[in-house]
Amino acid sequence: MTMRRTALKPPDAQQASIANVAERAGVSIATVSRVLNGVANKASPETVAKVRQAVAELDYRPSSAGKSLRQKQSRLVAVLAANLANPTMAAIAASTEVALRKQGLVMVLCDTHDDPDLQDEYLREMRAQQARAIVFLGAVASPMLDMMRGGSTPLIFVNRRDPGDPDGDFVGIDNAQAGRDVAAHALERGVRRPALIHAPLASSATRARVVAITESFAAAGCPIPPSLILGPPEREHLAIGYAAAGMLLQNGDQFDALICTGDLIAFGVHRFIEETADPAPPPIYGFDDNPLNDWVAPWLSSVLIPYSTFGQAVAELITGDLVGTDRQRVLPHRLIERRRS
Amino acid sequence: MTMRRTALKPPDAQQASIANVAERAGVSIATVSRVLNGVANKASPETVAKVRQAVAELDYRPSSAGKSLRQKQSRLVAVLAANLANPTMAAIAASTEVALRKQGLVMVLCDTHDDPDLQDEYLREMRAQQARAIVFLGAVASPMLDMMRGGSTPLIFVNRRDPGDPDGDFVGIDNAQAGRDVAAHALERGVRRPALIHAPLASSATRARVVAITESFAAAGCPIPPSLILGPPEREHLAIGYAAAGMLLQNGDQFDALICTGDLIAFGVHRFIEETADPAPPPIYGFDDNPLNDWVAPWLSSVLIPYSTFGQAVAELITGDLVGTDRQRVLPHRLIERRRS
DNA sequence: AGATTGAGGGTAAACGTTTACCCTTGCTGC
DNA sequence: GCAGCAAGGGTAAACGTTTACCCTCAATCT
Repeated sequence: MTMRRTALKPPDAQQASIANVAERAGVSIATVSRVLNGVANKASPETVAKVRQAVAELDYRPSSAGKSLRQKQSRLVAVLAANLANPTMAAIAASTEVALRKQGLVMVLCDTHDDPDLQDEYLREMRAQQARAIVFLGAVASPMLDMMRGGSTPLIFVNRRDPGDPDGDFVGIDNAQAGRDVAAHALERGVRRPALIHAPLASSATRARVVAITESFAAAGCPIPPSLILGPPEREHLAIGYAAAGMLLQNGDQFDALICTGDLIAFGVHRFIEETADPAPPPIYGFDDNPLNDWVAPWLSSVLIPYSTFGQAVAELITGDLVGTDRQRVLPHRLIERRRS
Repeated sequence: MTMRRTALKPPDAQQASIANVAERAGVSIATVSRVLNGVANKASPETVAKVRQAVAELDYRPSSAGKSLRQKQSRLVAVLAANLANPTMAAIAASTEVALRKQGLVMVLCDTHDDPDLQDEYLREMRAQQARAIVFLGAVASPMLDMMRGGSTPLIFVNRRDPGDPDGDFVGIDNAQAGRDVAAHALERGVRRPALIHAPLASSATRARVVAITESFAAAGCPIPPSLILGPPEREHLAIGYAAAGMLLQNGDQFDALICTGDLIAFGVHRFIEETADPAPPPIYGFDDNPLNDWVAPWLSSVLIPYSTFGQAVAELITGDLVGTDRQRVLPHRLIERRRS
């Protein structure tokens, strides 16, 4: 017969509850709760001290489940990213995480793959979790999104605006201005016939960039011919660029610059050009300014978007540290010029 | 005086609770719960149908808070990443997220910045959240980690092993074998005097790679001289590579290959070399095989690590779909050779 | 025919919080 | 001399689940 030994060290000291704290401090549960939540005029200094002491001794931290159940709200903030493999999204998520935890909030990160059904699934789940707020990194139109708009859960749209309400809470740059900046920069340097390669126009950011660029060149007297505006249907930005460069070089149309609506597209373009050993590649423009650019793409001029500050803006929108009118946080961008090939 | 208009459409249809479902289906709360949890022999087919109907009509989903409170366990899985800005970590996180949600689990992602205090703060928070499991993407030794080891919450270590217990649950590659593979590949191609540039040796993965590489070359009769083994103290991999290349070229030591313990290090190295316009850069080796390599680093041979399958392995470890002995999931790697400069 | 069993389903306790409400005590103002 | 008030603190309900326990009824066994 086997003897069951008790473990030498209790493996799993049961997490202390508020009741344990109350008992140890010799006060009621209610008092502990009030002390911890800083309710004024409800505890003498000595009581406060006793409670804090007990909390420290037991390493107590309030149970999220209990709190959420009672308050009908959790400390979770959902971040729904269209594509986590995109380093840009990852960068925003990282900065958001830091800003949120400074506010005592916890980020849960989901990848919607730009799929409305999956986005809805996550929205349902987050409603069940009573998420404090939902942050979209590239929202897509979906039924649940329509339902939740106007509800009590704040919805915050980053980069790409709410497809159903252009005035919703927004964090991002002025994409039209960024497009004009790129066009102006190119025009100043003598570019007159650029090719424009863009991602699917479903995104408001991409649309704004494309429109601003085409309008700028048209206004300067050199409208971009339609044959030089390409938006291959590939799913990945890299593949879009590679395919577009192929089409461009194949039909032999002349161009004196390459403007891409994203850095990854530019990477794909550059790869194709390099493989065909073009002696003098034209200037290439991108958007996002991937942090790796300085290291691996010194040939790419790109619009630097301050993604590392996006998180702070998102957190401010959530915690409401700002007045009601300022729900559109348009952050500054800057064109970084690179020339070496 | 202002008239307060009631909103035209009820803005926030209160989330349905199990009680609403029970009422609508004409059964007790207990029955609803049992139907939803698939308890056998506890409901007739008609009852099940009524309940499911009510659930569908109300778009009901169980409250996470209620569930967690009762079961003393949530559906949250914490992923503690050492550095989210690293694309490798982001890739693992992305694949983990997908695998977890297939199991109905929710990923919360945190960035510890390799800081023991911050890691402990997160561990405390996740204990309060009653997380189902905790996944470390680059763990660092810390007091709370010591406390939780042996507790009931599974701890899973990815890439870098548990600093306090090399036999803990692990997902990753055989770094020693990968190091030997790189060395063998280089030796076969005539490399006899490589430089070795590595990240801080705090990580078990880095250590294993460095040891395997040096031993392989020693065994082949050409030990790497200490002056060619560099580990600059910079914090960022890119900066490590750049600094090391500077030191290497400055003191003029000869070498016929560059082996870096990570792709980002290789990016930094390559940048420095390109800036000094070396006519014929030596072969460069890295680890990770960043997905961007094909596009922006066609000069880099790298050990492809199947990060996209890590998530699946992690999820299996958590849900216990495998037998007890198999808690060390060593996944296959492959050296990708690239030559074009 | 009485005992046993299994299916089907209801009751209520418990999980850890927060907070409305109540009670006591000592002080202020008249 | 007492109404009123503020400070300090306790009691208990409520939040949404799951599950141990109990009850009833019909079928099967002996």
